Order: sequence, then structure tokens, then C-alpha cells
Amino acid sequence: MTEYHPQELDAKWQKHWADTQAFEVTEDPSKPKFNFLEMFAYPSGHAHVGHVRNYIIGDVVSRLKRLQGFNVLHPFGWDAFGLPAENAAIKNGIHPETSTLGNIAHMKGQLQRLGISYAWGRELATCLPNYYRWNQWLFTRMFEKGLAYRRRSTVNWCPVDATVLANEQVVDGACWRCGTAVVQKDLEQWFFKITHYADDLLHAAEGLSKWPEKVLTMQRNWIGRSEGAKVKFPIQGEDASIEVFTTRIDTIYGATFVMLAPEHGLVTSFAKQSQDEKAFMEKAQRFRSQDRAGRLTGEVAKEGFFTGRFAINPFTHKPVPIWVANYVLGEYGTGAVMAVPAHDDRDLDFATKYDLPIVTVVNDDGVLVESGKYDGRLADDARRAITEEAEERGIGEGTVQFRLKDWGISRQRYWGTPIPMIHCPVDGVVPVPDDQLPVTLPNITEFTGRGDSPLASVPEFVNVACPKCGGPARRETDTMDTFVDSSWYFYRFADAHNDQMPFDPKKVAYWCPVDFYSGGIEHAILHLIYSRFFARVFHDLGMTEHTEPFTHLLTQGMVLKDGAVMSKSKGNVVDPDSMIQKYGSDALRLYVMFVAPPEKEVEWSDSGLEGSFRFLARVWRAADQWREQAMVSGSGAVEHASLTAAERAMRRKTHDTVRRVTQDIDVRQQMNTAVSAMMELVNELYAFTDKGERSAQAPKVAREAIEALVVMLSPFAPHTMEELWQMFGHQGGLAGAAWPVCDADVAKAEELEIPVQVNGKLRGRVTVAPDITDQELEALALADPNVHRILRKLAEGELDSFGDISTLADPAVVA
RNA sequence: GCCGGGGUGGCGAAACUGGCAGACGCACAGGACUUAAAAUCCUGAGAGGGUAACCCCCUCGUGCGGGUUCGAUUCCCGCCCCCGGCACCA
Repeated sequence: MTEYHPQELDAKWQKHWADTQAFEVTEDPSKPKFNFLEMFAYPSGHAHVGHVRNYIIGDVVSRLKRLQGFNVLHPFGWDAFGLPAENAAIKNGIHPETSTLGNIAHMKGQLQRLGISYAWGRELATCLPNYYRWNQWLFTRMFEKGLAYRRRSTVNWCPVDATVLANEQVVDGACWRCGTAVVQKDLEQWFFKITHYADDLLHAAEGLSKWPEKVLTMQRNWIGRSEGAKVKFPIQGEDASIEVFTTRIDTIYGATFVMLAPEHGLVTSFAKQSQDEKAFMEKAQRFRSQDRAGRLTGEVAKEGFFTGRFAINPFTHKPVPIWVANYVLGEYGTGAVMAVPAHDDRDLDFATKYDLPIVTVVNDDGVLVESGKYDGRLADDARRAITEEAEERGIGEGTVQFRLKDWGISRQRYWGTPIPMIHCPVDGVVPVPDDQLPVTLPNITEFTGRGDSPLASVPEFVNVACPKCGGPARRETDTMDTFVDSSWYFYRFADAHNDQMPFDPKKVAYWCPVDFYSGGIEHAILHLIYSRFFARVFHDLGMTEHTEPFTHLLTQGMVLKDGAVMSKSKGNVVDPDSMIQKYGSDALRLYVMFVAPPEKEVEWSDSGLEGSFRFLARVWRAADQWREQAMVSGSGAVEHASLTAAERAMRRKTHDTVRRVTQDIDVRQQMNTAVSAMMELVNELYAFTDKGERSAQAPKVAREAIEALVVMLSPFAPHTMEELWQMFGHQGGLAGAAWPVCDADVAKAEELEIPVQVNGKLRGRVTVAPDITDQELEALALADPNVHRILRKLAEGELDSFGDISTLADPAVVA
């Protein structure tokens, strides 16, 4: 009897995998490739079981694919730049590099103790110059193509993190990281022109058939395409006009006033012409400050004030008052809106409050009224016709608006990629030449968190010669948003050590797109839309052949403890290492997969983990019990026909389990039911061992079951299964094993128990051969005493409906 | 408000194409082994009822109310609740 000591097996096999470099791969055109990627990790210090769940999902599929003969790339890396490390440095004086590299070392150890099958030879960390130099290289390419540009704009500013945030990073008016209410600020900023791809990002999403509908919907909403028209309303008494955007140009005859966003450029000039400029601007200013942060608290009442000026409705030719309204957004459309109170609830609210005219121009049947020559036309039709007229008259045009805005990537912080640009008083903005990359982060010893960009305080960094004229110039001191780092790292894994290019296009052509990507739903918009954007940029640079980086996406659910998301601050973190110490890593891996389907949230349970440990010990004992006999009898072919009924049933279960497990992992990614199926197989094996009628071939039958089980369980519990595989006499480890194949003939049932329903209710069961004819089956069903009794009752009218008998395999009806 | 996903035993869940609801596991109970306990192995269990009793049989049961169907956790209509996302986007 060999005892099950999982912790010893963990150590033994982890060493074996490291020594044999078991998971390192190279391009091999003769093999089908499979690229499985889990979202890389922010090195926060410690991984808890919630983080780890995702890595286990990835490992199960990766190990399955290897056993199926795929050339599997399964890499890992670190999203290592970012604010927490810098904020920690301000607090405790430890340099971000020191803390980050320390955290990476610790977390890497945690993942290795779990036995995740990563190709560690390709490990990357975004905070290292050999990675971020390619951010800079790409930035320069984007600058050349006009996809990176600089402009002054109103930005979201987090006062606590002391930096700009992208719109995507503002959640409910607050900073996505620290939760502080975001304020608006005017700054000169670098932007990536993601809007260039807005339409393509939207349309191509339709083709992402293996992405969750939820994520696609979120992306669609985020891009927010709407078709409409821009129309100019001349300003009375001036040779100027206000351009509005509307999706309902068919209601333009009902536009009884015009509204400007408080940020609109005309607000300042109207203020100057007003009687009290100061009061005017104060009101506008108040609306602006309400804009984002104010909405966090919920309802901000609609408010506005009359500018004192009028515009001319270009269709009714009547003067309409111009108002400033707090619910008109400066950054959407043209920042000005025509108000049609009769056909827009918001405008109606506003018009009612300020007693502005309401004119109905579309009746209940969708037909235009009070609309001049368009009276009697259907709204849809009128929309086209009025747009055409506006175009002919040169006062408007049909257009498409997106909610998506360009991505502001400048950050006034230290711990990020330096933007590789130089400001020259003579030549303007000049990129750092490629042969001078990387622009490395200077070492800073004191982190204060005050003032401008920390890099601005390092004179030897800031003061440089202009690459063009050689004159004195000033280096850009902002760093890049860390989402730049994560928008293309999946390509770097295909060629992680290239020092000439971000990657060799040939290697990416082999490994990419990523076949299977898994990670948290919280990245549904930010990271996934930016990555899709970068994939298009690389494509347009001629470096890749595809535009969609991730073929299959799985968003895994979180692990809760006591009903809440695990977090250090809540103190409900479950540490994988303590679980491994108690039960071994395999039990932890198995439990996390068994408890629920991957995309579902789960509640952590210590006793559930213990159950998984018990199961592994049970598998171990079964294998141990049969080992000697199995070794003696060898693994040669079994003569199926000469087996006892119990042996045939055992084989049937084995092959049927192979079918189910393969389907569950490979096709459905329902790891929990795959584990259930294997538990059933083990239960069957115990029953067979205990009391099944056995022939001389029994050890072969048991061996077949056990070896299939060992291979199928190995993605979940690799250490234990490697050991059992070796115990059954196999050399070279599971790397040499093949995924079992279901023999359909063996898996087929010899007899079927068929439930018999009468009027949809179960009334009996008959046991039959699988090749029975319908007539025979019906006769047998009718012969069942209970079925017979019920049918007689029906015939006697005791029950009020007609008899309808059906067998589940083969529904049949009798009167 | 809009969009997406859910609601099934004491608990986590399963049911893949409209066909035996609750597989598998946790917790629980009983038995075997043991001086005893732990571990292990075996057995039981949706709720209610019928039968002296066993085999068994009946009724109800997948958030609520309707519908389609021989038959609905599954499809259709209406509603309630929970989770996630978006939210003055003109």
C-alpha cells in the first residue's frame, strides 16, 4: 500500500517539469498550434484563490490541448507598471521597481506551487526596458501615421492619484482605481485616435461568435454609434450659426428652442455680449462642475438659462431662443442641440419647467403635421427627405456620431513608459529616433506625490538636444497609461526576446490570434477594446495578417468569501498557499473547477475543498489496489465479447466517460460536469472492484478505466496523476501520454431502460435491447402492468383525456 | 429607464435537441470496521400521501400567473425578485 502524500508529489513533479522544460515550445508548422492566454497579472503582492481560478481554467484547457497533440503556447507575464506601486513608494519610500520585482517573484512562486503549466521562458514584465521600448517604438509609428496626436483638452483629473484618466477609467464619476470624485481640468495631452477604427470595431464585433454576448453588448454600447444629421441654425443678428446634431431631423419643425452645452464655445462670446458677463459665466461654470462628478449622486435636475439671443429655425424660419442647459454634453455631437419638447421627454421636462413652446409635428400614426411641405409623410421617409433638403441648401448633412472618444494616454506619473517625444523650440514636437530607444526611466529616489510629472524634476532627463537641429530641447515628461502596455503583450509572447522588433511577424503569424483568452469581466471594455484597437494598428503597419486578436473569450466569475469579493481590506482573502499546505495543490485545483462552471461566481467553501481532496485520495486507493494485478496482466487488448456483463458495463462506463469529459472540457468548458463524470466513473470502479463478477481479464478492464481516468484527470490534478501514471509503468511522464479516445461500440449500452409515459406522465419502465423495433417496444410498454392499468382507466373514462403512450427513445401514440 | 445574465432540495449545482427533475459533491442520518475516535467502505434522503409490509403506487414540486404541446426547468405572453453593465448620447 502506497500512501497518498500530495505535498511530496507537488515538489517532485514541479521539479520534473522545470528540469525538462516541459512547457517550453517553438514554432512547429507540422503541428496544429493552440495559443491559450490568461490575462496577465498586476503584481499586487499576493495572489488569492480568486485570481488563481483563472489560471487553473487556463491550465486545464492547455494541458488537455497538449494531450490532444496540439503545439500549445501557454505564457504568462506581469502588467507591472501602475499607480499602486508608486503610491506605495510615496508612503513607505520603497522604490516602485524594488517592490514590483519583489511582488513578481513572490507571485511567480505561488503560480509555480500550483503547477500551472506556463512557458516561463517567455515571461515578460512591462516595467522592464526590453518591453516598454516597444511601447515607445509603437508610439512613434502611431505618431507618424497621425494615430497619436497632441491637443489641449478638458480632461478627467483624479486629485488623489494626481493624474489624468481616460473616459474609460472614470466609473460613476469617480476614479476607477481609488474611487475619488473626478474633476475637469484643461491640459495639453497625448491621444490615440481610436475613433479612426470606431466603425470597424463595431462591425467586426458581429463576427466574434465565440465571445460572450454580454461583452459584445458592452462594447457596442461603449462605441455608441448613432446615425443622424448636423444642421446649422443661423444666429439672429450675426453672420454665424449654431450647428446641432440630431437623430430626429424629421421633427425639426417642432424645434422651438436651441440649447448649448455649458462648455460650448459660443457661451463665452454670448456672455461678453450680455449685460452681466460675470453672472452669466458663473452660471455656466456651475453647470460644468455638475457635469461628471455631480451625476455620481444620482439625479441632477435639468436646469438652464436664456442667453438673450435667438437663432432661426432653418425650416420654419421662425426665431427660436438660445438657452444654455446643464444636460447638454459638450463632448458629444456638436455640443449643441435643437430642442423638440413634443417628441423628447428631456426637452419636454425642460420646456415645461421654463414655459417654452411645445409644438407637435408627428401624430400618433407616425405621420408629419405642421411641417410645411412634409405634412402627411411618414417620419422615416421624412428623415431622409429633410436631410437631403438640408444638404442641397448647404445648411446640414447626414452624419454618424460615436460615443467613443479618442483615448487620452498621458499620465503625470512616474511608474510608466516615458513618452518618447522631445519638444524643441525650433522644430516643435520631434520623436526620439528609433536607435535612441528605449528612453529609460531615470532613477528617482524621492517620491512626494506633489507637483507635476515626477520626471520633470530630473534635469538630466528633461534637458536634451533636439534630434533634428541639435539645439537645446525639452523631453516630454508624461508617461503612458498602463493600458498601453496591456494592449499588445499577447503578441510579444510569440517572440518574447526579440531585440530588433516588437515581434517577428512570422512568429506572430504562427501563434496568433490567441485561440482562447480568459480573464475577468471587468476588462470587457477597457482592455479588450484597446487590444482590438492595437491589433488593427499592427495590421495597418503590415505586421500582422489578422485584425481580431482573440478568437474565443471566456470571462470567468469571481470567487466570493462570505458573500463578498475577496480583498485585503475586507480581510476575507483565501490564500492558496495555506490550502496547498493542507491538501496539496491538486485538491485546490480540482475543487475550484468542480464547484461551478467557470463563468459563474462562486462562494468559497473549505469543506468543498476537503471533498475534492477525498476524491483524489479515493482515486489513489483504487489505482493502488489494482496496480499489481494490472502490471502482471499487461495492457494488451481486451476481448470485449468474452468479458462478464459486469466487465462490459465497466468498459462501457469508461468509454462513455471519455466522451463526456472530452465534450465538457473541450467544447463546452463546463469543467464542473467533467469532474462529476469522472467521479461517477470512480464510483463505478469501486462497485466493480467490490462485487462485480470478474474474469481473468478483469485487471485489464480496471487498468483501462484507471489509465483513462489518470489522463483525463491530469489537467485538473497533474501532480497526482503524473505519479499514478508512473506507478502504472509509464516512462517519460504524461508528456508522452495521449488523450483517451471513446470507442463508440464499447460505449454503447447493451440494454436500455426506457421510461414509458402516458399523457406525459411516467407510468413505467421497460428494459430492452438497443436495436428493438418500434412495434416490439410498444407491445412491451403496453404489457407493463401499471401502464396497462392506467390505459384501462382512461378507456373506462375515469380519466378525462385520451391515452397517449410514448416511450422516451421513440415516442409512439396509441388511441 | 435601457441592455445582458439569473431564480431548481438544507447548500454548491446537473438536466447538452421539448422527453425519467435534482446527476455529482457538501452538510446530514444509519450501518460495517475499531476498545474508542478519526480515516475508510456501504446505505439512505425533494415534499406529502397510500399499502400490514416489501416490491410498489398516487399527488404535488424548477420565482408567480397564463398559454402552446401527449409531454415544459427548457418554447410563447404577462408579472415579481436578484446580480452585472450602461445611463440626460440629442
